Amino acid sequence: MDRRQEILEAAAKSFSLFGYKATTMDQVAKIANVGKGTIYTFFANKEDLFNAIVVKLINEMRAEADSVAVEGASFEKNAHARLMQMLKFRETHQLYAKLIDEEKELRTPAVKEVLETIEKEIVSYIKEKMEKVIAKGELKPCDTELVAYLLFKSYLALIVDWGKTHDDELAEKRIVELLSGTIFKSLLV
Amino acid sequence: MDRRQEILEAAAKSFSLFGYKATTMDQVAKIANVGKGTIYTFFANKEDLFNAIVVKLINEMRAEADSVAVEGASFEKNAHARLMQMLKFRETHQLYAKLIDEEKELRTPAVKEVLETIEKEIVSYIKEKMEKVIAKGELKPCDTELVAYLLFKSYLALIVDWGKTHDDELAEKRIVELLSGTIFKSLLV
DNA sequence: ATATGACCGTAATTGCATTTTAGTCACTTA
DNA sequence: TAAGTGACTAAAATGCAATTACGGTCATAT
Repeated sequence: MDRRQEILEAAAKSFSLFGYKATTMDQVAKIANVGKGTIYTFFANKEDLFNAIVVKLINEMRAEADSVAVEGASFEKNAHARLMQMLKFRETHQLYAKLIDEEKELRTPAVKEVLETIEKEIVSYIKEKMEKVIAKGELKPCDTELVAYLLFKSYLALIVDWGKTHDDELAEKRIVELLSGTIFKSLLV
Repeated sequence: MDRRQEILEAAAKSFSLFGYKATTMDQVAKIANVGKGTIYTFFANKEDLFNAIVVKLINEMRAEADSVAVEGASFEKNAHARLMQMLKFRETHQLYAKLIDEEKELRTPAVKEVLETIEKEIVSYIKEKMEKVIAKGELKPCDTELVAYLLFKSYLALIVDWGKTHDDELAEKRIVELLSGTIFKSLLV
C-alpha cells in the first residue's frame, strides 16, 4: 500500500490520541511501519505533516456541515444547522477536541495556529454560503465577511462560552429565538 | 490616616504594577507602612484584599461608562458609547490591563475568577440599562439577559478578537454599521 | 486593644544531570 | 540506483534536589 497514505493514517491516529506535542515522529513511523526517514521524503517536518492532517479535518467538517443543510430551506434554518453541526464537530471529532484541549492546557504554538486556521475556514464557509443566498436574492447584500464573523462568534459565545460561566446550558430554542429575532431577521430582504 | 485605606491604596498600587501573583503581602505591608499582621486584621487573606480592590475597579468602570452616555440619546448610541468605553477601559486601566495579561500568561486562578466577575458585571450593567429603556417604551421587551450577553460578546469579538487574527483593526464605522443594521435595529419597537 | 515582624510549613524556583526528540545522512536493500 | 532506513546529533524537554520565597499565624510589644 501507498506509503504516504500509511503515514497520514498513522499520524492522524497518533495526533488524535495524544495530541500534537505528545506525538513523536518515531511513534508515527512505528505505527505506519516505515522508517522515520521515510516520513521526511513525503513531509518537510512535523508541522507539515500536521497541516496535512488538518486539511483532511477541515474537509470532513465541511462535509458534515453540508450534510445537515436542506435544499430549499431558508438561509436561517440552514445556517443554524450548519453552525450547530460545526460546533458539535468541535467536541465530537477526536482530533479537533484533542487540539482544543491541548491549546488550553499546553499552549502549543503550532496548535494555536491550526485552530485559528480552522476558525477562519468556518467563517469563510459561512461567508460563501451567505453570498450564494444573496445572489439568489433571498438575503440583502451586506458586509458578508463581518456578518459571517459575527454569526460564528455569536454561536461560539452562546453554545460554548455561556456554559463556562453559567451553571445551566442555554436551551437551543432560546438561542434560536434570540438570533432569529435579531441578526437573522435583519438579513432578510 | 486610616490604616485600612492605606492598605487598600498600597495594594491597588502593587497589583497594578506587578499583578496578583507577583504582589506579596510583605510588599503591600511595606508600601502601606504597616506590619504584615495588620493587613490580616482588615482582610481575611490575599484574595480577600484583591477582591476589595476589584470592587473599586468595577465602580470606576461603571462611572466611566456612565460618563459617556448622553441624556436623551438613543439606546443604540448610548449602548455603543458605553460598551466602547468599557472595552477601552480594559486596555487603559492599569490594573485591568495587567490582570488580562496575567490571565493570558500565568493563568492565575484568582485572576481568572476576578475577570469573570468583571465581565458578568458588564453584562448586568448593559442589561440594567436595557431594561430602563424598555420600561420607557423605546425598545421592545426581550430576553434582556441574553441580548446583553450577545451585545457584550459581539463587541468583544469585533473590537478585541478581530485584531488578534487579522492584520488590520476594524474601523469603528464598519462596526457601527454592522450592529446598527443587525442587532440594534431588531430591538427597536 | 491594636499592631507587629519573627517564625512555620508549604509552594515555587533554581541549577544541573539525564532523557527525549526532530531532523539528518551514510549506508542498506530491492 | 532510487527508495528506504535507523543510528546519530544538537537542541530541547524533563526530572530532581537544594534552596528560596511566600501566605498566614501568633507570641510579644506598644
